[in-house]
Amino acid sequence: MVGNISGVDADNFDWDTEDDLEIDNYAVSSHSDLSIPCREAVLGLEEASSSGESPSSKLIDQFVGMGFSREMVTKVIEEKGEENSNLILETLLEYSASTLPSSSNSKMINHFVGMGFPEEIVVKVVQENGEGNTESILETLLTYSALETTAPIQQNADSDNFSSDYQGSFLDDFSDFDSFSDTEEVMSPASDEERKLLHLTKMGYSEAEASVAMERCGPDSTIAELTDFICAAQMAKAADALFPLEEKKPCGNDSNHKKRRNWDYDLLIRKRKKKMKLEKRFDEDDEAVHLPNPMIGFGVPTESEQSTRVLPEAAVGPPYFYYENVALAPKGVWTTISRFLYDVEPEFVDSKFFCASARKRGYVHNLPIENRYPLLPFPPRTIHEAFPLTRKWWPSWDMRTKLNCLQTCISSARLTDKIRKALEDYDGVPPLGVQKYVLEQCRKWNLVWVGRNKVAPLEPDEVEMLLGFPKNHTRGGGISRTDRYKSLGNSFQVDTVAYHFSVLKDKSPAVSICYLFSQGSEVRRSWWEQTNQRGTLVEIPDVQDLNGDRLEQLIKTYGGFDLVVGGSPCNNLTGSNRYHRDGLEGKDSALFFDYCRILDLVKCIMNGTRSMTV
DNA sequence: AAAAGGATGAAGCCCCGG
DNA sequence: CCGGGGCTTCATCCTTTT
Repeated sequence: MVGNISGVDADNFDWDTEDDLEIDNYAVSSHSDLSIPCREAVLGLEEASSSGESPSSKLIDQFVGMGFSREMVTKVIEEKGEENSNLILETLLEYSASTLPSSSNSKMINHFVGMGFPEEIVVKVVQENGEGNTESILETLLTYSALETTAPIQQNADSDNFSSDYQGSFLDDFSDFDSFSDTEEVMSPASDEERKLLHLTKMGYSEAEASVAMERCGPDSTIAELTDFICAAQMAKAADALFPLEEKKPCGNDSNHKKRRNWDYDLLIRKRKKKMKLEKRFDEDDEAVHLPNPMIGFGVPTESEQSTRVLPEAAVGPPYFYYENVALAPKGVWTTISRFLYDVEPEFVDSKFFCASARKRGYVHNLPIENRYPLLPFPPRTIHEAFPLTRKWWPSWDMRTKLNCLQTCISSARLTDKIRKALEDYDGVPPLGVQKYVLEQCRKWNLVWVGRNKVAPLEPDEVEMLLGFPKNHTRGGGISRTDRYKSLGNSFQVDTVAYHFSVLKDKSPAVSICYLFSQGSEVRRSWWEQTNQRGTLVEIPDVQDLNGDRLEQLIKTYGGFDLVVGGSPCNNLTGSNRYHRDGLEGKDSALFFDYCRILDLVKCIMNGTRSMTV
């Protein structure tokens, strides 16, 4: 079925965790192991079901969705043909940059307004600098905005407001600190502050920047606030540096330091935009992210309604990005995630609309949402369809039709025994109290009926099937049963993600597929080899090493990343965690900020090399 | 040494009745 | 409006067994 490699030119990388986290993080990292084939499945199937409708209208919609005028898109497609969407995109970008004169002038202005600059200033600066020269416009705008506000102070004020919800929970979280790898000695830092400091430096900020930020933001500040602060400070500095009217080259090829600066520079613009949005929003209302009911996101195959959306301008690719995590995270988490990902509204989807088990997840992505289509054949949608043999033993008072979320652990044999004993005393229907107990346990542990009065947890291959993976998919690496459950519990639901990715089918012709893993374990490698994965495997032992230089090199080697997929560890967010449900600042889940960092870098580098348009 | 088992709530949502 | 009950949740720590 997966006969072709052609399809999407996509890259998937994983920033999950460092490599010394042993089992816990092994699980986390395998999450992305499993996400790989899911994408392949997408590719294979897309190929199969692509012939139905007129490609050009779909193609046109795609580009119109990206913000180009229908007229221009149609024209370019006529000129260049439909096959090479990269070429089309390039041409469109070229046109929109060069045909600025009259009509697209406003587009240009919108572009900068979207970055957070006041409209009147943008208009003025554009006039002064000439429309062709985006770079000098940007510089001038930055200079202006640096004059007009003192970012750090303002930032300080904000962070106080924004974070009041959080502060309590992180104060005494020194806990164990073994997650940060070998570069530092294994000793635990003495305080929470040191921990944050270390984290920030690991993210690539200098120690000086980090400690200043800590000082200014106070000891209770969160990583999110600190990075915001540093960005604001860097921005002010960058603008300062521009004062003596020094020209800055896009991606200077001299010193690393210079390059780095330049990326930060671009990044600052975005952060600033976020900040301004936040301010604007502040007096409107608290805008808590609410989960939709039913949880169908922007649509699922079974509900035929098509929704549309307009992405914030800063969110429009390239590259595409796709971030995933648990929907039921502590308060404020999704607000923060959204804020850090260009204010894109999360798409909350429960995979029970795709398969026989629930999986409530939030996805923040900038993929088009029009003309999605499901992976075929449809997987079983009910427990009975998925496990026909259980029907014989399924009692009438167990009304479940869907399983709950597949987790990383299963119940023990003793529990099923206990349940059997509880039921054996009654011939027909047990009393309500017993029913209630049994059902409670069945829901909690996702038990199914495998015999008279006998329930059992799902087998690993059954979980694989529910999640949309081929049978024995997790067997390749020769891992233990426990670890198979763990890996699967951390995985995507294939049909759900495939549905979202289906819009990429027509995007571009076959190119190399490059996988980046941030954790090079033996298991991963052997899994990779034994399951005949295609594409290039690039392993990066520590995600923190994936800095701008490394990324630039990779982008040069592989011709760019079209898609940045990931889901940071959820263990500090999920309700299952009894001990360290610390939110986004938790020691594992905070790697979310590395995703943002990497995405920012990819975006900056790619757009830098493609001449500042977008 | 490695794998499996057992015990361990709380947060946040929805819903309903008062 | 409000409070209580029902429901779900990509888990962790420690002990026991293999």
